[in-house]
Amino acid sequence: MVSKLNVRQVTHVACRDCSLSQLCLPLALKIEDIDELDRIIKRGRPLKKGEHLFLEGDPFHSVYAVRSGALKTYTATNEGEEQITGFYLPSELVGLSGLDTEAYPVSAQAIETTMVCEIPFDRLEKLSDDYPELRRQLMRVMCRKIREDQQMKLLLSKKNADERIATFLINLASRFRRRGFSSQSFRLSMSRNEMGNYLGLAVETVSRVFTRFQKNSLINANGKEIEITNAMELCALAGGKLVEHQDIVNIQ
Amino acid sequence: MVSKLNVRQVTHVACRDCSLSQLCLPLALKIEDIDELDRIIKRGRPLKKGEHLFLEGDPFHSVYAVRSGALKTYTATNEGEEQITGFYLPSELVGLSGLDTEAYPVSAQAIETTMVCEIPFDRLEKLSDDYPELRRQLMRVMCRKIREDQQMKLLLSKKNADERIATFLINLASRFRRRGFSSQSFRLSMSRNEMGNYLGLAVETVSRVFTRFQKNSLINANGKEIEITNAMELCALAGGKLVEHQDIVNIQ
DNA sequence: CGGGGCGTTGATTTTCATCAAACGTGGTGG
DNA sequence: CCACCACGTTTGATGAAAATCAACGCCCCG
Repeated sequence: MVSKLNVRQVTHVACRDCSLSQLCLPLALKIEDIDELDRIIKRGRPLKKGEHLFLEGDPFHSVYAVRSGALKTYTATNEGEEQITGFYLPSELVGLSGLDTEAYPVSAQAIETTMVCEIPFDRLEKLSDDYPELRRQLMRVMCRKIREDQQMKLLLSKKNADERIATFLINLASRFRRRGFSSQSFRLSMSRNEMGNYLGLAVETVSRVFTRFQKNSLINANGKEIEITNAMELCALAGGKLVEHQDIVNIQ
Repeated sequence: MVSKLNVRQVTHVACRDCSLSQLCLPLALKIEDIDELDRIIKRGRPLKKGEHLFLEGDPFHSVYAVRSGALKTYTATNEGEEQITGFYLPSELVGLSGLDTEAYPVSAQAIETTMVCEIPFDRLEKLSDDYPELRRQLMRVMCRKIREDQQMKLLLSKKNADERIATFLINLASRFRRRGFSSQSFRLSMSRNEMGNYLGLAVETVSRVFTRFQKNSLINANGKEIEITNAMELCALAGGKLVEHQDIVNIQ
């Protein structure tokens, strides 16, 4: 009920007043230019869990910034099962990879109640003609994505189950932290199944690793509620670095 | 010896006369604008097998287009082994993923004698300020990379050894075809070890799959020389589609 | 001729997927 | 409000695929 209220408020927040502006596209723009971006952004009703933002093959027209909630993107394997290609948290841009094609190469679906800002691409492209910094920001987002995928490929080809889950948790934690939430304890928006699908593991394996981590006091998991109790160790497993206190460094 | 001669010739070919211009960056430009691009491109001496183009962590300043030969890119895992992140054939662009950072996120190394065109990034950026089409071409290259990585992640998380190798071979074949070479028979520029590393398989597994494919008359492998004798079947294994005759469709 | 790297083949081990079953929980309808 | 159902999760038992370990052959090079 509280969230219902928030959702209503949020619908009308302008870019310049949005708490995510320092992480999102407006980052590239001067205060006075943000309004320009603001005018082209459409803010729709919230998506309920399970609703699609777009489907694989839909004509490409917009990219989307997540305002609140969470999305997943996925494609169909040739056997028809789904392969999750990413999870998207607030301030992250979805749909960019369709940018040079006629159609979205993945489907995007809300995994909890989710608000997005829609940015029609033709207008974004025009806008970016005038603002080199916006252009560079777009480039940056795509480059980051490429580097993330690189890390993901490494994970999938070299890491074992424990390391995959550790990496995933640390990565989530650091994304939460960047957004001003606790990196110590948070709520997973995806199911064990989705996690396994994304990480290339069977559900049962995911479950077992969680139990083992809990037994070894690395984490405290209660359903989707996660508390990281030994960030140091978890980072070591993930192959990342930990800097002072409990600050978790983004593994990418 | 013949190749030595070619290499010398090639060094001085202008973009407008380059046989790769229809696949490379000039694709985006009008004939008269190509010379503009041409002026900023540096053409160095050929790299010998094993030589590096740049190292992970080197300050980022240029992207490179492969003229001839082949490159691999790789990062170090935290255990210090290398993880190959890609192979690059003529007309393909290397180094773009470092574009939003100060340093290259991967090392790039020649896996056979290789010629590259160096494109200093600051000058490319200036040039792309004036040519929206060049900009879009850069975007396209990055988007394609993201989609390729997506396919690669799918391969790594869902496909078994046979399917991985089949996909790899079909993908190579189609890249050769696009460049005007035979997609039926070609020479692998990478070792079994590098292939396994890239595909997330042990060398021994790669070797065994090759033997099995040969036994089943899918391919004819003699060291690095590969002949695809049953493209249909191989494509089926890879999960791709085959269109008429022996034309192999890029799996991407 | 010798040596080293690369590739192949066989034997064994490990890890994780799969199969099967039970449990908890949240949502729905009676 | 409770009972029941469906779904997500957990746990155990078994099996399969690929990694690892080990040994050998083959070139290619010096």
